[in-house]
Amino acid sequence: MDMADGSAKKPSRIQLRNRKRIMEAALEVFSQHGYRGATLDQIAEAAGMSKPNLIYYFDGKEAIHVALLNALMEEWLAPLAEVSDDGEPLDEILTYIRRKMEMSRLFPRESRLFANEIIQGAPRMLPHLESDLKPLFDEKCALIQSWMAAGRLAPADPAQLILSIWAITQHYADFDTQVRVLVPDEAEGWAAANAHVEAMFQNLLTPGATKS
Amino acid sequence: MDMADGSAKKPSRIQLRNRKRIMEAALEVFSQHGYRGATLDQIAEAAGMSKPNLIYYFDGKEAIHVALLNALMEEWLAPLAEVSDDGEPLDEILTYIRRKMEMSRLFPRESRLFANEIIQGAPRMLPHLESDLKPLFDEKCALIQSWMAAGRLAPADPAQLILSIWAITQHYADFDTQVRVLVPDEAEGWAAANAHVEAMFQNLLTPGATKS
DNA sequence: ATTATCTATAGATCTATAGATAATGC
DNA sequence: ATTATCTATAGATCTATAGATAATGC
Repeated sequence: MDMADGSAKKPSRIQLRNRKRIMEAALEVFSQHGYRGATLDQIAEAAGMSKPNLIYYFDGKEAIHVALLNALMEEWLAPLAEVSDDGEPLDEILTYIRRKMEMSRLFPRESRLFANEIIQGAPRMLPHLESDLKPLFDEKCALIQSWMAAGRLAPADPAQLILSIWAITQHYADFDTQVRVLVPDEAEGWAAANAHVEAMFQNLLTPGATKS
Repeated sequence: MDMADGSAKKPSRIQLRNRKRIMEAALEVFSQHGYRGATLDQIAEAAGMSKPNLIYYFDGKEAIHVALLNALMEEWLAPLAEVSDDGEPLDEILTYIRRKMEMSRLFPRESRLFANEIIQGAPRMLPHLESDLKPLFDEKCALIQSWMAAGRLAPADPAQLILSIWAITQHYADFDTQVRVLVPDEAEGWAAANAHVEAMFQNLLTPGATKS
């Protein structure tokens, strides 16, 4: 079936639609149960098709999971990629933080998909962390470092700064179950969370005399 | 075998030792693979005993997991329970933060065990969150609130403060795989992490004029 | 006598495939 | 003719139990 040059045939519209349907179902199931806890039965049910049909479109369970991680990685990192030298440093960072909070609120499944994968040692994603995430991370660390060196941000460790932004913002998605037990009112919770997180980093990064 | 009053027989020394051995093995395996990803085979191998022998000591896989969560819950929350009105508020909080960082460094398996459980919706721990964690959380929120009202800490949302402490400190254990990719030098990484986390919260909570 | 441990295996669950049938596109 | 879908099931994996044997404690 493959062409002589090794490229596969162009997928049909049905191919694309069904692959999409499977990925959406897989996101739902994998993000909730983790790779091992998810079954093809659950994914098939969520996608509204038979189990063998999943495997008609993907090579197997692992292939679905890998495809999902790959497809979501880029859009997951988009907000960080957009942090640039164009704007005011503090604005750039705070905009990034607001986006990350929004993503936790609107796309908790994506957050948990990655969280499950990484907590268990990133068995299917480690190469991507090295090849995709690391360069982006280093690039933004350098940018932030240059801002700090220029006195446009209060000094801090850029790497630790980014890690702490991820930690806090993604916590609201990943540990949602716990957050809801402790802060029951959802709407109020998000407003308080947004305000707290913004204030914390604004406080840390605003140039000027330290308190006390 | 049970006594008339319903209490079980006192467990023998071997009972205690083997239950301990199984729990240690289970911590290793469950924390790495999650509940569903862990198998009795792996736990048996890690404990150095046969599979049926596990089930001689526990009612089954789920019973081991539940026992583990219950046994670790209390010591996991101990540092928060020790935050008290005895000391200087900022010291109390910073001491708590240092302990949490230390626990992430020394006991990452415990952190990941709970993280796996909560990310997947706390199916076996939700009652505990309501009955054990919530009251403690509310109590400490009230204490922190009183400190802020007295002007001994800068004002903030106490609930969000605790959540953000958990988020950041536990991130270093739960997402260790990712952190190591991005900040390869381990010793340096921990030193930088400790310094950053302390500075961030000290900055946020020190009473006095805000920056800028 | 009771407690602890093992081998063998039943029974359930899960991934993946075989093979037949239906739908779609030249 | 090719693509898409289904039922049935093979084969692997996993939890749990049966039943026999060894070790321990009165």
